[in-house]
Amino acid sequence: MSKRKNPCESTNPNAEFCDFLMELAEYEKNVSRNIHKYNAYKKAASVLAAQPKKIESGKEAKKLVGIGDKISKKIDEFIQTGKLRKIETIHNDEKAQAISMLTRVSGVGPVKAAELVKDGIITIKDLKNSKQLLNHHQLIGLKYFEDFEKKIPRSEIQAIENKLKALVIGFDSNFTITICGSFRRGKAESGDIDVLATHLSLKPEGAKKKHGETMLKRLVDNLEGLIIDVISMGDTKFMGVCRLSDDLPARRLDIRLIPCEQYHCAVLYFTGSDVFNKTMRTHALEKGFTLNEYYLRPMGSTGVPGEPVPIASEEDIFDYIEYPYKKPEERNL
DNA sequence: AATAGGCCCTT
DNA sequence: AAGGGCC
Repeated sequence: MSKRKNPCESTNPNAEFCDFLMELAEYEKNVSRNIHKYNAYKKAASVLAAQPKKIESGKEAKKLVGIGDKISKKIDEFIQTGKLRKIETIHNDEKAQAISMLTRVSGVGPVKAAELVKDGIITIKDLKNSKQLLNHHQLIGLKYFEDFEKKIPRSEIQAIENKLKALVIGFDSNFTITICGSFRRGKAESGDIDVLATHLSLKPEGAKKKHGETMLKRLVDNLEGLIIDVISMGDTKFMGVCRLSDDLPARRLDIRLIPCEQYHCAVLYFTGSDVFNKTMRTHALEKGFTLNEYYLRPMGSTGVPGEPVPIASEEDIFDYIEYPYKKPEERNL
């Protein structure tokens, strides 16, 4: 998922409300550093986005879960005046604008952005003249600032997948890779590329030891030509940058190395969507199972999870918990 | 009171 | 070890 996001389709009748709520959400997260207000605004935006009809008053909005006094008053103000004083104030606050801008750099969060602004850095151009203040991740984020905000067309990810598979299978046919995330759910475009990889010989204990460590490095080393920068490289997770060809933007690409026996649960988990995962986990609990990123386990009567159920395919997971199989394209909840 | 939790990096 | 940032 990319750093900038907008859960509200522009087609929805309450898009104007969602827009200002999302802007307030970003402000609370990046500038005020109030994560709870951020969550509250996001929740309000998403509940409005789910309404089939345009909300006509704050009073009407207030009936919805997640919209209380404050937000309903803002909706009234927006309906009556066509704007929000609070938003105007934020727009006129240069410091707030600078922090918002700087947090768009990958690796720069609210804390780092505030530091930079305190040092007098308010634009991306300023930042380019102060590279000594940035760590490796942030330098990469700055280098590809424009590219990383561009969506990736499905066709391009498809081509990257083909190339990835060819490269990987070419040097070790015991590797399997799957691109998950919104791409796997069939979306026309994605924010980044989320690759899961496993190797026939990879056991759970091995993943974080030398075995996995060398294995992920070996995998990445063999992707030469595709990978153009490394953000971070751990035992189980690689974060980096790839470019399919010179005429295309650089893209964010992550690779996670998963032990064989956890692969299907991981693919399910990283395919999402978030809401779908939550629904599925809740259903699993009702059927007496606990499902996470790694395993499906039966819940004992004592509330202690039992031994992981052996899983041979994604469908197996659905079968065990008696949940009708949903193709990835049907998981866009 | 408020959706997780883990991985990786830096200090 | 703790904090920041990301997914």
